Amino acid sequence: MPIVAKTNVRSERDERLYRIRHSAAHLMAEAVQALFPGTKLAFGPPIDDGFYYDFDTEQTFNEDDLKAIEKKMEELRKKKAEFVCIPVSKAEALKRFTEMGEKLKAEHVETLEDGKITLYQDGDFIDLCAGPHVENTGEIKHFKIMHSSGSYWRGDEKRERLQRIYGTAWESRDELKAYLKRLEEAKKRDHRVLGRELSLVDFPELAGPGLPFYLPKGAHILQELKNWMWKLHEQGGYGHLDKVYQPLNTPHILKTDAWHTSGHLENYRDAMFMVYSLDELESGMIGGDNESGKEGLGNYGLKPMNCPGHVMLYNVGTKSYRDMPVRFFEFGTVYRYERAGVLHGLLRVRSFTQDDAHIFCTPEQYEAEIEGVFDFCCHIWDTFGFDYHVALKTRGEKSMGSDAVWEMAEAGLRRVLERRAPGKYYVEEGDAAFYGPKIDFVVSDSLGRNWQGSTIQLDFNLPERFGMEYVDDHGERQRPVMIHRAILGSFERFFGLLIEEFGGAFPLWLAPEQVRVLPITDDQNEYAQQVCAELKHAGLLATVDDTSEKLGKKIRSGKTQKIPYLVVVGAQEMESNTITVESYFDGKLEDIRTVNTLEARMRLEIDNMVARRREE
RNA sequence: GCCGGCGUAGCUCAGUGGUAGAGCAACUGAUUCGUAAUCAGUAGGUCAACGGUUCAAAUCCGUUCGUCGGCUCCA
Repeated sequence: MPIVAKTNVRSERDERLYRIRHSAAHLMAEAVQALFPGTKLAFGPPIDDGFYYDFDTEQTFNEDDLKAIEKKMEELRKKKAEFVCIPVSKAEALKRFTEMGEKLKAEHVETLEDGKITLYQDGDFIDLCAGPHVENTGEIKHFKIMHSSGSYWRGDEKRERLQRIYGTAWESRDELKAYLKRLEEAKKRDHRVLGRELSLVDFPELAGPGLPFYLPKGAHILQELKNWMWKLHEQGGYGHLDKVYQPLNTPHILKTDAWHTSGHLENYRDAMFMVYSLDELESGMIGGDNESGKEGLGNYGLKPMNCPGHVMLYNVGTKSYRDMPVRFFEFGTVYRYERAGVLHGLLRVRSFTQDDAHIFCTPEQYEAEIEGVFDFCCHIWDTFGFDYHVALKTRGEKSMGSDAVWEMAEAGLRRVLERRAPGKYYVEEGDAAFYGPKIDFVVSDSLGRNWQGSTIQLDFNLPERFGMEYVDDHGERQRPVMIHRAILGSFERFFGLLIEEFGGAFPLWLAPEQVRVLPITDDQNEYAQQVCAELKHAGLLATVDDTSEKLGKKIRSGKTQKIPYLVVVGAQEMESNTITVESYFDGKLEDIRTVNTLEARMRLEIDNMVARRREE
C-alpha cells in the first residue's frame, strides 16, 4: 500500500537541520540588511532542503546581489556570534519593532500571545523568533543561496509585495554537494526535457502557451492510457465488478445560459474562455458587462468542466431509485484560462482531458460509492508504483449549503478514509471545493513539488441548481447526491508525472517503440527485417536501425531513446537463425536466443503491466 | 496576474558596439564494424518580435511575446 503518511514527527537529524536552516535564514537577513540598508523583514522559515526569507524592499535581487549576499554571510558567520534568546513582553516587542520601522514584524507581534514572545540575537542582528537555533553562527557552514522570487505578505496578493530569497543549508559539505547533485539529476527526469528528447510532446509557440500537442510517440502512450482506463470504467476492472460506468460524449461549448445555471459564470468566470460569433461581435453584443450575469459575454462558453453536460444528460428522462446509482464517465477535454505564471509543462496547462465521471446516487449510497472510487484511485497509482498522499479537504470560508449537509458529507468521507487509509491520511481544513468536501490524491514530481492527481468531490450544489430528481420507493421526488471524480486527474498531468516517475523509460505496455532490431553490418539488414516482421506479427512495436553505424552507436542511440529491448543480429545470429537481446534494465539476456522466447517474455511483461524503475 | 532570471541553428551553448560560430542531431558520401558516440562533406539562423539610441546593434534602452524559478490559484 504505497499511500504515504504525512508525518510531523522530526528525527534528530531533521531537528539539527531545522536549527541550521533557521539560523541560516537569520544570517541571510543580517547580510541583506548589511548590504541593503533599509530592507525590512517579513518571515524567514526553514523549509524542506533549506530556508527562505521574505524582505520588504524596493530593491530587487539579481544574481550578482545573491553572490554578494552569500559572500557577506560567509564573512558574518566567521564572527561566531552566539544566538541568544531574549524573552520580551508583547508591549516591549511592539515598541521595539515599531521603533525599528519593522512594520510587518510589529503586525505579526499583534497576533502573538503575551508572555510567549521571544527574540533571538546573534551579534548585532536581532529578530522576532520562537527558535530554536544553533549555538553560534559559526555552525552554519555548508550553505548556498539558490534564487530569488517575489512573494506577498501573508500570501495575500492584495498586501505588500515582498522579495524572497531561497537558500539551502546542510550539516556537511558532502550533504550539500549531494543535494546539488540531486537537483542536477532531477533536471534530467524533468518531463519537459524528456518530452522533447523522446519526441513525445511539443508546445508550439504559435499555438499559444499551455496548449500541449502530442507527437506520434506521445499520442501512442496517451491512447494506451485511454484504452486502459476506458476498459476499467466499463468493466469495473479495478476490483469492483458491480461498480461500472457508462460512457458519455458531450460538446466542448455550451450556451452561456448553461454556465449561468451551473454557477460557473459567478464562481469560475476568470478561468473561462468565452466563444463569440462574428454576428455577435458585429452587432456590438460583446463587451457590456454586469457583475453576476451573462450579458456581454457572448452566447457560448468553452467548457472548463464537464459536470454541467453530465447533469443535463442525467436529466434526460425520469430517474427512479432503481436506476441509482447512475455513473457517467467521459474523457472530456476542458479549457481553462490559467494565469500565465502558473503554466508548467504538462503538469499545468490550458487545455487538458480529464478522465472525468459523475456519480448520481441516493444519500444511502454515496459512502459505498466513494469507497469504490477510492479503490479505483489506489488501483491506478499502485499499478505504476507511485508513492502518494491522501488528503481530506474540509469546508472553507467560501462555501454553499447548510452545516448539517456539510457535516454529513465530511463524516462520510472520513469514514471511508478510516477504513481505507487509517492513520495515513491528513486533513487540510478549509481547502474543500465551494460546493462540497473532497478527498485528493497528491503525487510529487521529480523535484518534490506536489500535484493533485485523483480527486473525489461531494457536490450538493449542482443537483439543486439543475433541479435534479429521482423518484424514491414511495413515489416521492428526491434530490440525488452527486459525486464528481477524476482518477488520473487529467491525462496531461498524469502523463507528465509518469514521464518523471520513470525517467522516460516507460513500462513495456506503454512504450511507443518496444523493441528495435540492430543489424551489425548491412549483410544482416534483410535478416533484421525478417526478425522485425516476426515481432510485429506478434503485435509488438518493432523497428530496425539500418543506419550504417557501428553497433556501439546503435546501442547508444537505442539506450538514449530508452527502448526497452534491443535485438542484435550479426553474422552468427543469421547463421544459426537466432537473436541476441539487450534489455534496457537487465543488460544482455543470455537465455533468450530466439524470437519466440523474446515474444513470450515481452508478452508476459505487457500482460502483467510490469512497472520497473532504473536503480539510481 | 505579481516578483526575479533567461531568449543566438532541431538540441546544448560560445560570441558585450564593427562581416553570425562550435558540438550533437539532420542530409550526402565513404566505411561494414559484436554492446553507450567511425570519418569526411553539405545544408541549416531577419540572433523571439517590434520600436528607439548610434556612422554601425545579437550586443545598449523601451515595449510586447515566450520560457524558467517562486508567489497566488488549480486537474
